[in-house]
Amino acid sequence: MAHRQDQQRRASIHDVASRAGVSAATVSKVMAGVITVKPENAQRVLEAVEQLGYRVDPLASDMRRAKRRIIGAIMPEFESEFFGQMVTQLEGLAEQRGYTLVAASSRESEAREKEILARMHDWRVAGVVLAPVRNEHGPAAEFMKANGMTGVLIDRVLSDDAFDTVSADSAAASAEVARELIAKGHRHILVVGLGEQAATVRARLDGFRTAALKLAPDVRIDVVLAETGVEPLRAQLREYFAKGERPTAVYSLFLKGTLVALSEFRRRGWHCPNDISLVGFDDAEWMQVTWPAIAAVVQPVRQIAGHAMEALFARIEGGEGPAIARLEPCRVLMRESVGSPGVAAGGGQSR
Amino acid sequence: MAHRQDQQRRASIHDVASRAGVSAATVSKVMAGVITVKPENAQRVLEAVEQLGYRVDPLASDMRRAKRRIIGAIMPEFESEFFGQMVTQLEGLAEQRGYTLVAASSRESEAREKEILARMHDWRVAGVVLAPVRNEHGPAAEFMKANGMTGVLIDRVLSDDAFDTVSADSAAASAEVARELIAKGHRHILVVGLGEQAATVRARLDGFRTAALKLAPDVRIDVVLAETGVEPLRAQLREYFAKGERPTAVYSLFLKGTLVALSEFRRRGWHCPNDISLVGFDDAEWMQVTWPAIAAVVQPVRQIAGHAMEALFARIEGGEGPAIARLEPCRVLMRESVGSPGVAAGGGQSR
DNA sequence: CAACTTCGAAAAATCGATTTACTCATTCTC
DNA sequence: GAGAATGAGTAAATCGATTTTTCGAAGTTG
Repeated sequence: MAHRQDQQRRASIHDVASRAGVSAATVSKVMAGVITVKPENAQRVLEAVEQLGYRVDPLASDMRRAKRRIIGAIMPEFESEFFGQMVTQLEGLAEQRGYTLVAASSRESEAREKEILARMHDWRVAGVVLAPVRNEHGPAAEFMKANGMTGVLIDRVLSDDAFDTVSADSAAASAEVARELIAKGHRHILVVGLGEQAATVRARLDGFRTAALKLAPDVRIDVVLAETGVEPLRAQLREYFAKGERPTAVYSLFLKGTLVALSEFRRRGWHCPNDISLVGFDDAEWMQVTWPAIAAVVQPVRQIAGHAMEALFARIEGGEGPAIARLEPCRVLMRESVGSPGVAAGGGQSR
Repeated sequence: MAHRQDQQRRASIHDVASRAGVSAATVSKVMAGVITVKPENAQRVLEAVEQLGYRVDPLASDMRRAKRRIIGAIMPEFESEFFGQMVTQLEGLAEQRGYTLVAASSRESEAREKEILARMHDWRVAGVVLAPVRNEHGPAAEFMKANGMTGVLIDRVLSDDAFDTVSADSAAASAEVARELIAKGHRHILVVGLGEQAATVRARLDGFRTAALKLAPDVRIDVVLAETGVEPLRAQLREYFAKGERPTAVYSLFLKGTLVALSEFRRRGWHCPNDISLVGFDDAEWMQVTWPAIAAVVQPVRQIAGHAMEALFARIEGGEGPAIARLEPCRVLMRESVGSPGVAAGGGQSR
């Protein structure tokens, strides 16, 4: 600590100005790339900047404008690959445009969602990318509307009349899953989901059911939809199986549901795909390395993030017009966890 | 849009002041909870605040102080459960103290890490929680030191003389893994890792080797350590197995390695634990629902985050003294992927 | 009762930029 | 060559708070 250079205050625009022998306004112009500065002066400013290691303070810089170069992102959680990738993408896109991304997790609570939003409003963020806990009609969207915030809703939404929305095309993907399962001969399928996420769960369920019934009117589709959380879903699923129900395939409408289904299969000693088939909405890295690999619907994270940011910046820059609802196509990866019923690929079906 | 209330500017401290018939300074005091305000005036301020929906602008508020109420967090990635949970924890802890967390992903690049850090320095953050890509001796830590930033290093670090560090006790956990494997009878074990993460990889490897050799001097420990990335590791591992090597157990020093090992097992048709045993550093939710469940070392995310923030705020508040290196104990969950060599545990993967 | 505190609040400075308004020179136009 | 337009630059206002300084009134003290 001999140098005590720790305590040094950083150079401000005035330090640069006096060192270059010009006014602060001129320095500001040079930093902003305005051309009406004498080359000679610009040169001296640049030199002073170099020597002092000057960098514009983004906070002070944002102080004077109404819309600040900050974007808020609110996700239900950070622990899953989907939202992790989403935040990574959003951060990169914000950065490209010179914005700082402030991400926060609502931890699956609508109350917290609104609190975070209020805090972001306090920061006077230029815009918000909100992945609502439930759907586009929650208190958070309400708050945004009431306070004239600009934002985009993603993921668990379908469409909204006040905000642009971007989400995966759940219905189309589910229809494809239905086609695949029906083609493999499944005629008794269980769909598991969580009612809380109403918007997309509905779309996924309806997309699946419509397609399945069209292809095979005799198909039996059971639905186990928990309202409140993952553990109740587990309980309901356990009860369902305990009644002796034996569907040949399970379609889970969200990632946690896939995990719950897998662990219930384990409990009962069922193996995929011999004893039962499984497809889940949402892919994860591990799903292709386990044995069997788990079939899944892959959401186009990059596209969702990209279009969300595009829409958001269009609005930030004053774009008018009615809200646009975008649906991005998914890929369905049919892996080993799906087989044909009855065809025990190697003698499963025991007990 | 009839109301056009969108365009309204938010109430500032001066609006509140004039409405309450006091000066801005008085309003500031009331908001800060200073007691030297006549109750009557305080009351009127509070009423004005209520009526105008006034909230302090954190940006303007931070403007005047040297250290701003912003904490930066830099993680190598957001896609894994570990870092996802870490960010969630850090965010909550920062929020508790009235700070805003700005998280950014270095995307496993030291160059990007430094850039992000520079940007955070521009923001004049009060402190940084840095999970370095490689170890505590990278350019990022160097930058922090050179610029007198206050911060804490976590995860892929052991100790540093300039910054407090908090990480999992890799060596102890690895020693426990060694004990478990030796006890099960394994005498030929492969350890896979990534050299890039030098700090912790060394600790994990040494901890494992020392404990294993102490318990069973005849044990053979092979090491496949890729230097540059996951794909080279996969190639090296493939080559290793192609040579005809047949260890009875694999210990992966990091999550991606566990995934690579699993997928290589798949390729060769090996099942855990009958054909080979597997333990990985880093747990994930899916590991307990697959069949077999994968044994793993669980890192104490909450403790790491908690102590990191504690240390950071201690420094922010002026705490002096030598840097402290903290090691948090891990839990080792021995699950079905680990068995005894030779003993083909019944029940499982018959065919 | 003059001198000294104390209390509460207002006025003014400050943080670090950006932006507006204004001042001189030039250069262009008719 | 008078008047307008342009160029280059500066001083000052501004953003929305916090903090320091100043000030008046009330209360104490000797």
